[in-house]
Amino acid sequence: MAHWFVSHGRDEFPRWREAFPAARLVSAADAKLLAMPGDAVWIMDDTPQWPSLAMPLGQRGVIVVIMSLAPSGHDALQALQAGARGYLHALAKPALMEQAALVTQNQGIWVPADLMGRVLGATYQALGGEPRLPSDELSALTERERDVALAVARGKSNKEVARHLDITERTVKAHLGAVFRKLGVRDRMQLVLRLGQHAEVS
Amino acid sequence: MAHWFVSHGRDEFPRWREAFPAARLVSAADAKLLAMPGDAVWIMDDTPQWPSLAMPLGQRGVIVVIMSLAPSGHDALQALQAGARGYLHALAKPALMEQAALVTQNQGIWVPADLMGRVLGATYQALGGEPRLPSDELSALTERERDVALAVARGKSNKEVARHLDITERTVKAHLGAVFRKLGVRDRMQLVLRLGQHAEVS
DNA sequence: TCGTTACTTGTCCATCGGTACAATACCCAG
DNA sequence: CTGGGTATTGTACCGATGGACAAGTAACGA
Repeated sequence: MAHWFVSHGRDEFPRWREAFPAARLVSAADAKLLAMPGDAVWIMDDTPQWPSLAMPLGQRGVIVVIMSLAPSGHDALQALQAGARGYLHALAKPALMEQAALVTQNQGIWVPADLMGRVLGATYQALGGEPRLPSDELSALTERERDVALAVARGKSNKEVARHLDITERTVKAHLGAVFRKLGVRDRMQLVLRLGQHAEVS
Repeated sequence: MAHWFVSHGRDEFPRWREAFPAARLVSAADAKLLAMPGDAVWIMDDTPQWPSLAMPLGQRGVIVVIMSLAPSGHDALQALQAGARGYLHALAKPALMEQAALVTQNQGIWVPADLMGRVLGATYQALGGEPRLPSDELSALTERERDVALAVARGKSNKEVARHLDITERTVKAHLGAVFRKLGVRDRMQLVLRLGQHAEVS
């Protein structure tokens, strides 16, 4: 199985060579001619009309991976839609690139974990899935935990919440810890992002 | 790495045993207790509230794969959105299940190729490709400060932002301090409350 | 009565987050 | 050339945060 790299710029990407010493850097036109089914073609997203290059390759059974210096959820979705099986940062560690190669060669899809959530969330909701109602989230909490969660979601510090609810800061932490556990978030930032639009209550 | 199977029905799934002889069939409750990060939990979609089971497991680093006797694009998206890393037919060939295991263990996503194409094709159009312009708030920031601000607004920690932008945590703090000063906010909580809706950009 | 749940508070500690004191380097306009 | 803006990194300090480990009270149902 051969590896081909397509990049518009003249930039050198030593990580590519490190991960795949036998790979060749080719033009977009050459990639179309040279890549055989089962081969892997790594395309930098600075390549003009890269979706138009990825699509026919993907349909021919070529494994296409799009690489970007500035990955975004939108581009990841576009890449997958264009037939790419992977999307990752152009400066990813060689070990990560090899992992992506392994995954894509086995019919898997490789997308950075942080992009996954947003891509899928947007996709799922676009298809009419439940937008994950905050009220559902909150129903799992006790009344006191809900008070604390909503206050924190409005940007209050533990100390401020404690004053507002007339309890000690330690108790706020206790409730907050329960909230984190029940909602499966790791800190108050994640909580704000999940309950963000629900921050209108006093 | 251990394999766990969760199924509501009493059905036997000989393919499971064939692909993973050392695997154990457990209840949903036991799966929560027994599965460790790195383990794989295979959940039949006849399990009541399987998304609620998949979500905490996935967040704990457990590899979750949803299996169905009647796969659909909608369910596949719901599975992935719930934190599952794979979705496949319950009667898939053992070789295919092993392939799915390999892919998911390497941070990949495994979804039947035909489902992926249909689902993504439909959604990309529904989402429409809008590049999302920089807002008024962000126009006062330098490019680097914007990168940091948007990453933080997505809930990233300073350490994560540093890794993402390939700079030290100290530099992240420097940029973030400038962001706070320019936008007139006190901390990252206020920042996420102000930029919350712009958390889509990379 | 006993077990469970919710609510409350305590101490200790590791880590994170934000700031104040810097410094070095690059680029660009004047 | 020189100053200003940007990007980068360093050390040090300290408050904020979150978890570990406990424990007390009150209410409610079996």
